[in-house]
Amino acid sequence: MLEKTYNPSLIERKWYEASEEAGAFACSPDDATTPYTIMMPPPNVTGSLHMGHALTFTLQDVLIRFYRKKGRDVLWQPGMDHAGIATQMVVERQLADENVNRRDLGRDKFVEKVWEWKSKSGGRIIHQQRHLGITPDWPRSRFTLDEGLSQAVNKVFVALHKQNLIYRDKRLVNWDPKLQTAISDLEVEQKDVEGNMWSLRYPLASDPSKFITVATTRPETMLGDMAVVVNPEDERFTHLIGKTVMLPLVNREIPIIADSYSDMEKGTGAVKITPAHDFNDFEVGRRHKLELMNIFDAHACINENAPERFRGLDRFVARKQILEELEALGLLGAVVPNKHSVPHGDRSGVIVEPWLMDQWYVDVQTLAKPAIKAVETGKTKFVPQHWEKTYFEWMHNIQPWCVSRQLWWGHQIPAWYGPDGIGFVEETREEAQKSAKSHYGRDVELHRDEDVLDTWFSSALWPFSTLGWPHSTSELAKYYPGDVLVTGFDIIFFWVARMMMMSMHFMDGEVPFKDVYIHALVRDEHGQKMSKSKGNVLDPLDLTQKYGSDALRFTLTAMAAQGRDLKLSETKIEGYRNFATKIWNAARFLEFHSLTGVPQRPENVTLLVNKWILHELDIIITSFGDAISGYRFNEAADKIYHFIWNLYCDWYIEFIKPDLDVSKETRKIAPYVLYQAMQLLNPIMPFITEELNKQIFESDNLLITASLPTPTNLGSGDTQLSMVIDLITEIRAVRSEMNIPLSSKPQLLIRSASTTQIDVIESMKISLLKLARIEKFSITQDEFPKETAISNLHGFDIALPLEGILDFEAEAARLNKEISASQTEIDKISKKLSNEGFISKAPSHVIEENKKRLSSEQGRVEALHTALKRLG
RNA sequence: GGAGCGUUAGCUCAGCGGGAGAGCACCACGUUGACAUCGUGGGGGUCACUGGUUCAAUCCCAGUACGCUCCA
Repeated sequence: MLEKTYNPSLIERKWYEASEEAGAFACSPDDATTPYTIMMPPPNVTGSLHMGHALTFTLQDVLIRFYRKKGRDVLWQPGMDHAGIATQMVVERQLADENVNRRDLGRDKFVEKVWEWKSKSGGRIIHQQRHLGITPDWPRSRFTLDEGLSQAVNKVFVALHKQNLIYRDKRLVNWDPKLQTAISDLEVEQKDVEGNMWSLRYPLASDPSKFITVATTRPETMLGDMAVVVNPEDERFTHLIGKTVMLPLVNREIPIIADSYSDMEKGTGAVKITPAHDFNDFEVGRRHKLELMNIFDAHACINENAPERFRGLDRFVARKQILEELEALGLLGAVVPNKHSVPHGDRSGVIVEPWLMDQWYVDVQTLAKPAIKAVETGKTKFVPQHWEKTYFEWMHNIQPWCVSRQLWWGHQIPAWYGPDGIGFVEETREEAQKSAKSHYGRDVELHRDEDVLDTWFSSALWPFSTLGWPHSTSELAKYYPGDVLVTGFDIIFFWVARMMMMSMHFMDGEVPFKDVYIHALVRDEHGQKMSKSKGNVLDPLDLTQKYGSDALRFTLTAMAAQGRDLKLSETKIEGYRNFATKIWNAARFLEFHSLTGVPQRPENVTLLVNKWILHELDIIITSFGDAISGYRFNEAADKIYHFIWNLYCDWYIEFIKPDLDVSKETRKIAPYVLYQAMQLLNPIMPFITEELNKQIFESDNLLITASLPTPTNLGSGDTQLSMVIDLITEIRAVRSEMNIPLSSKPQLLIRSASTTQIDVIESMKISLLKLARIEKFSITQDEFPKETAISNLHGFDIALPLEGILDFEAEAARLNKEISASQTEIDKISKKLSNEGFISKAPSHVIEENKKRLSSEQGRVEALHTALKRLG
């Protein structure tokens, strides 16, 4: 016996474990079944499950479960990302609590500590993923830093280096002075900051009483200024071009040069150029062959290239002191408050310093070309398609990718340097030794590059490295390329683009996935991004505990409409929890009527209701599948929701109640239809469906691996049952508006119905009487008696004689309301039909439809008018 | 500054060239052995604005306003 109310917490874990133990999550690389592959975006090892994860994993799981039931050999590749900076930060913070610095520990010890941390507290997210009920092939789980993936990383690095697609270069990098590492452009966040535009007066070397005034938002960088630039078109400064100024405080002579970089409208029209500390200035410096003078150390404190009194000062302290000194010298001009954007490290939150240094770069401009083409030609499709614009935009303007990080946690760069600094890039130290020997003609001491690679470098290889590459495995042969990548738009650059580039380069130009489904962001109910600091996070695990993971999964699926963010609130989840309860109760209904057991596929049906529901079932089977295949998750969810609640529960069950205990046919169809609906629903709500499969349908086979239903084609779309539904609804509406108490059972008169209509109504007689709460009905040709509520639908008249209880005023009001509604329709349609253009150009079926509607509305108005007159 | 997205019922959102929809909220009424986590009925919308295309526009196109996001 089913419990009176559905309690998800009692069953969810049980079914998850049962499915996993049955091996349902595992793929079969060696059999010939068509594969279906999704590479799960690996969450950070430091991560814990948030709503964004819940959404992305739910959608992927729905696809995986759907295609698994469709008979595909499914591989959902799980794993975790070593998250270089984030993880190192976590462990460093822990060490800091014990007053230990990682440098005290040394590299090897520290890395050992991180692995220890990982085995103890890393990967908490995996347990959380299980609570969601997702079904990747867990034993195949990979970690970006495991042995196989590390081998792939080395192989790729060395190969790209030999192809000149990875190189070492001295350029400005985004230096994070807190984390002490370079970061890529993508890890830099531009934030608007309230600052000042300071005007600094630089005296001319030839005549210190004259000045050129430059404007800057970063006065402290003046210590490294190498020139002043004015626009060649700017007549105010023409006479100064070619002269020099004496850089104040430093007393270094620097030139005034012309370059269109200087914006005549902005500031004073003259800008100071610090090529070693600003990306734009760097370019200007390169054009004019200016020297690069670095004035900061790794902590962004002033270094030895500046006058002694500034050395060691933090950049902001130095700023203050420089401004004071300039002011004292009378060299500080106007100070104008100025809002401007300042680069911040996305992990550390501190202002990033452009800093000149040697780093490793990937030539992504070259790698991007085939990756762009693949999307242009549709080998990989974005869904929704407009995201390809974002992809193209970035790929066309792509900058060299700085991949080295000054961290210890990650893939150490496979480069070794000889005594004279010459580098040897090889997969192993032994190989590097060999190369070095042939270069130097003798064995030399090599030291390895200290840096590690950007975490995204290894995740870029995910689509093939997880399948065993560089070895040629049966997995690689079978599951590459993947069918779809499901992810959020925020990592199109970080990850999608890079996977495209790397995969195509190493997999013979074959794309890593055919589709990229980009889903929206989960926000709170006010549309705010969920964040811990705002305190508006909804914890997916709390919600699964409270409402069941089926309910959460259904909610996320139903809200995943393409192209719009989803504002999640608890009441929504509650609503879908209620849906689960509704299903539960429908099942209890079957149970009460002893309709349990394995449902048999019907061979023929004769009763109208059964023809009707089987037809509706066929429709939903097809449209649900179409919706999922087209990534229209919300549509799939809506369809099955509507089918179960509105069609099956609200109408079908009510229709069959009267003769359920006698009709053999209905006793077969009723459970069959619910069973099929459970099959369809299973990918979205795996747990309640498994439970009912066992308890009600008494199956020993798990739904997770059972085949999706196929249409029976035994139903009929021509049952006119919807007419009966409309009739019942109309009677109920009249009753309700007339305030006819439920205890009162009037009789129903029907006039001018067609014989088919009468037949259908006759055959549904018992249900009709019961659901509309009427005593009996009769067909008549006569005028309706007085004191009768009257209506008209589907071309026939109906009447409820209400002698003694009819409220004339209410009835008149009701009739008038109906009449005016019909009249507006009539006006609209007549106008259309009297338009010559419409008659001559509209397709004939549209014209026919309008004519039909017009005549039916006219009939209705006529009938209602007559009824109104008779009221007197 | 450039780009993208959005604007439909009180709220959250579907839909999308030929009759304006759902869920929640709201109002009224509660009858049967599935279900009050429910049932029945009801109210509520110049589909942001202005033009254009079309026989026909909430839907397509252009512009405007407002909001959000990304890039500089």
